Amino acid sequence: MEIDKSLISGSTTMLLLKLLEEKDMYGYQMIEELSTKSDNTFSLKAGTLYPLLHSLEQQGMVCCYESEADSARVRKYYSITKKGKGLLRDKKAEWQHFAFAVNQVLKGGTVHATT
Amino acid sequence: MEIDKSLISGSTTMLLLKLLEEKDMYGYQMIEELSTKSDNTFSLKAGTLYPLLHSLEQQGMVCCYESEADSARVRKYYSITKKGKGLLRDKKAEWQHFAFAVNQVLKGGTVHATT
DNA sequence: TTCAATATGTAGATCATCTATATATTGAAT
DNA sequence: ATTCAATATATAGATGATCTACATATTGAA
Repeated sequence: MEIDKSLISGSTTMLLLKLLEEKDMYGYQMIEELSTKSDNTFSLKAGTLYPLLHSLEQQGMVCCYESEADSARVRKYYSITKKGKGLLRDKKAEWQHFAFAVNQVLKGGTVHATT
Repeated sequence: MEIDKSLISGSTTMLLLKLLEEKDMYGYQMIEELSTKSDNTFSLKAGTLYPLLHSLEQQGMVCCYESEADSARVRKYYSITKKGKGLLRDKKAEWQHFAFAVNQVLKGGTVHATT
C-alpha cells in the first residue's frame, strides 16, 4: 500500500533516532533498514534524509564520524547522543499519545462526561 | 501534552469523515467534538477546518445544507456521502498500515529474512 | 568500458498545517 | 442600552516537513 507522505510527516526524526539507538549507521543504510523493518512502508528519500541528519547533528542529537570499517569506502557513521536519546523518549511518548487519540476517535461512539 | 502539528498532518480528513459518519455536523461543532473525543489532543483551527470542508465538498465527499434546527441561528451542516464513506474506509486502512509500521520499527530488534 | 547500485549532497516544489485577520450573531453581565 | 466573550464562518499568507530533480563520485559486475 502507498502511504500518504503527510501521514509520515513528523515521525521521521523519531524513527531515525530509534534506528541509531540500536546501532551506529550511515545514511544510506538507514534508508534501507527503515524500508526493511517497515515492510517497505517507509521509503525515505535521500533528499529528505541527509538534510535531516545534518540538522540533528547541529542540534547535538547525533554525532558523526568517518569510518571505512568492512569496506574500502569511507562512510559517514552516525551515533545517537545522550541528548538524542532524550528526544527519542519524548517523541515516542508523543507518538503513543497521538496514536491513542486517533484510535479513540476512530472507535466512535459518544464520550461520557467525566465531571 | 502538546502534539507536533506535523504528526497530525494527513489524519485530519480521516477524522472529520469519521465524525460525519456518526452524525451530520456543522463546522464549529466538529472542532469541539474532535477536541472532546481526543481528550484535547486535537484542537483543529478554524483556518484549517473550513478550507478543508470546502475542498471535501468540491470532491463530493461531503455535502452541505443550511439549517436552523435547535437554534435561532442558521448553521451549515455537513453530511458524508457514499463516496466519502469509501474514502474513509481507505484512509482508515492506510492509517492502520502506517501505525503498524511505526510500531514495528519502535519495537526494535532485527528483522528476519522471509526468503 | 559501460552500467546499475551504492553513497552523499543541495535547491526548489509541494502541500497540509498554522497564525492572523475579517465579519457577524448570540447571550450574559454591567 | 452597551459591552464583551463565545459562537460561527471565511480567506490570505506563513511555516515546515516532505518530495522531486539534479549533481557528484565510488564500487563491482557484465
